[in-house]
Amino acid sequence: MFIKIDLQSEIPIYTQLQNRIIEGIVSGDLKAGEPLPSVRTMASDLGVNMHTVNKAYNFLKQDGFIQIHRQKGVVINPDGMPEVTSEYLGKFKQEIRPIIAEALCRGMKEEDFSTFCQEVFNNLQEKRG
Amino acid sequence: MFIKIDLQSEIPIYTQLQNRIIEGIVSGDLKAGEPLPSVRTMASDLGVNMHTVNKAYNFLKQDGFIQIHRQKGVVINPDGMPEVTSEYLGKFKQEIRPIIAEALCRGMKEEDFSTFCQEVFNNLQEKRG
DNA sequence: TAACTGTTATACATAATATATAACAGTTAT
DNA sequence: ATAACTGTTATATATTATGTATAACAGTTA
Repeated sequence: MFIKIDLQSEIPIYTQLQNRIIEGIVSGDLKAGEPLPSVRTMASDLGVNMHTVNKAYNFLKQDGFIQIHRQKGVVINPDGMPEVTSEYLGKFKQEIRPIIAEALCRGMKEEDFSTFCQEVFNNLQEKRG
Repeated sequence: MFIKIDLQSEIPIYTQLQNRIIEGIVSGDLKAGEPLPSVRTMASDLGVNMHTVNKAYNFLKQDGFIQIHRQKGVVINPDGMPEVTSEYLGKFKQEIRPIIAEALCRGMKEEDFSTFCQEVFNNLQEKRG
């Protein structure tokens, strides 16, 4: 686990941790069924409190990215990732709407938008084989 | 001004207001040089506190979307909108990265992503002539 | 038995968000 | 001049979100 958190960021630690784990799954660093460090170990590694990690884990569990077994531990969901549901799509559009609005406002063309997104796509999948 | 705020949303009111104004500029509802309601009037219209509006206005001023003249009032920046600076591009990628990461994780293809974004693009620009 | 799991509970500190009230220094209209 | 309006600043308060600290519980696992 090479997860790094920015303690000075305005983004909550538990949100950063959620994002890093999802990015780990996308990059292939974290594979289906692979165990994650316990809440106490992860907290110790990151230098944060146990409950902060627990909060991130529970959000990821709620969305289906990981499974938590009471006395076993935490694993990347071995049954596969959650899908593009209509509920998720609603959240997706709500989140991306203000980003696109500001981009348009600043004169970014849809073509440039696609190019910048493609850079992010490639960067996230960089480590895949 | 037909700005609506969701007081039950987890998104801060001042953030929602910023987004609605930027969307208004994109849609053409708000044109360059056009005045915005005073902080007190806007607050009264939305049913929120004056300082909440003032906070939103000042963020928009800081980014160059509006101008605030001490005893005149608030107007959409008549000199044009801020551009796609490298600083903004950094913020853009930081914001869109976790959104794309989750989309990839859920198996959304880059083609589908573009399609969904295009829907948002069209929706935002709907009212343009 | 000891060490480890996630979970739950309580308590505390700090920051962010939002409101409430008041005053100030400049317009602008009457 | 007076009144009504601007954005701005200051102070105070309440609520929520975030993060930490400590402890205990029930169930594995070595």
